[in-house]
Amino acid sequence: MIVTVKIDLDRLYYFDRTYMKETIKEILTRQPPCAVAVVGWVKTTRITPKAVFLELNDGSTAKNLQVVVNPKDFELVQDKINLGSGVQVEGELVVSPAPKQPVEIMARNLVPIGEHDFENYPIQKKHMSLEFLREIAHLRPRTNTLSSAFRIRSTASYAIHKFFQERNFFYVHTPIITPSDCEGAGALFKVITVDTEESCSQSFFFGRPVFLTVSGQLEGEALALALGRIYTFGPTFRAENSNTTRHLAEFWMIEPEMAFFDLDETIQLAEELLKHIAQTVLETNIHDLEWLSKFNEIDLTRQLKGFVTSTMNKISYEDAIKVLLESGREFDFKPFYGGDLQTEHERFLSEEYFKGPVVVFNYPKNIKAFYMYNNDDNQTVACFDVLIPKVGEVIGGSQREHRYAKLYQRILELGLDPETYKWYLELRLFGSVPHSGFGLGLERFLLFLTGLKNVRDVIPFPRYPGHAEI
RNA sequence: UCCCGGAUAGCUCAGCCGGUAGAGCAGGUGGCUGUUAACCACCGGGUCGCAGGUUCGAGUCCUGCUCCGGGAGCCA
Repeated sequence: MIVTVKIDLDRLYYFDRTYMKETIKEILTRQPPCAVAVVGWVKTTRITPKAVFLELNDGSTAKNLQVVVNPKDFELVQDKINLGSGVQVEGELVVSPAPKQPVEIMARNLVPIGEHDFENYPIQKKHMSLEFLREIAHLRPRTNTLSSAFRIRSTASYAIHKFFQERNFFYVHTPIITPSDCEGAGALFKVITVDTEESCSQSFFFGRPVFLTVSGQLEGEALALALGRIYTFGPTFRAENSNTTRHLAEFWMIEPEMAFFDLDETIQLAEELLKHIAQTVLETNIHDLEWLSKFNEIDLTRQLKGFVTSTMNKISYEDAIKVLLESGREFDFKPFYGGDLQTEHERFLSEEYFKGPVVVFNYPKNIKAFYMYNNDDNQTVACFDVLIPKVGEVIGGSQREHRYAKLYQRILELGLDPETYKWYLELRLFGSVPHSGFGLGLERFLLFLTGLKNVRDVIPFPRYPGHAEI
């Protein structure tokens, strides 16, 4: 039964605040029949002689809401309503007679809201390449794939905070502008004032050269040695000229740091964190996972359920090298003890040998950072990486060297200036205790959660070499 | 930065051995008994990335450039 649409063309921009309180996600949980009002954007239209079908989406969920309109009434607003336009609908939420959607709205009133030049609207009803969508970063969140990715990003971010807060970690804010280069953890962006321009060797503002942070770890250690358990969650900057699906010049990193934690406890924490995030996304974003699974031709629900219900594989660096050498595989770079794991080695371990995420721990000290805890063998340091199939390293962490003499010696061995690390060394003079932490690359883990293949598609406005348009 | 691949309609793509450009979607018009990326018919739509070269003739072959993508390195 289709009722008449009342169109008030003089009040095209019209809404009542009460309508804004109910999203499509919420409406889809209502018991039909009932009267509802909804605002959203038209995702697709289907016009038949007896009924016009509009699918509406307001961003609250991956699911669209079908609206059924009387064709005669639709004619009155046809030139204002098309793919992408904003509308407001009042009507009756009813059980849908068709199987593809449980409920639909029989429109009693349909009003276009705002302007929309649909003839030039670049978003299509059909498949668009992710490469094309990157060129329209301001419009691509309107697509199913990108909006799903961003909803999952939100869920994951919240899950991370919840995980730590429930375990009595404190969220701390480490500086974005820092004089520390964190021991060559990537090329730095230098921060200067506009006045000094680039010809000046250093900014006079701080009296020393300063950079955008490449890690909050060192500052995080200072806080962990006071507050016990802390985590950071913020943007991180690397000026590497990296052009890959896994690198961004500006990305988001989560860095927990825990006093009185050894390496094993830290690995345990990392595993629980990743599983908590995956579990929360499973519970919160089922429709997004369904869409992304279809789009990427993988079963994300199965992948994530499998991940949260199994124990992560763990292997020492030494054993990992043995596995690689005994695999019979011809690698472009032959693995050897003392060498860093190449991408092809990491992929073999996670994708073929373990067929899942794997923790590799205790790397040789000469390929790792100066601050890592020197193991008793004096060859390896107490560190770990979490490797994930198709993505690579999502976590890198370690127990920190808390013994003053050992740390000081290591700084000298590597030719670093102890004066630069004076405050960091001082943490080892006063109340120094074993402590550990790790860094989780948010965008990389989002690749695992969304099934997408490029970190540029899980952050709204990606920064990478040659690209900072918006 | 290095290696490989690509650039054809608004979008996704086809275009064979060099002979003067094509489909689907999107847009317009009309049709269709409730559709599901609806369907059917018709219409409009192109500096074949840019600049040279070879050739009677280049989207197609060659050179350079620009941009994009994938892989590698570095890393999270």
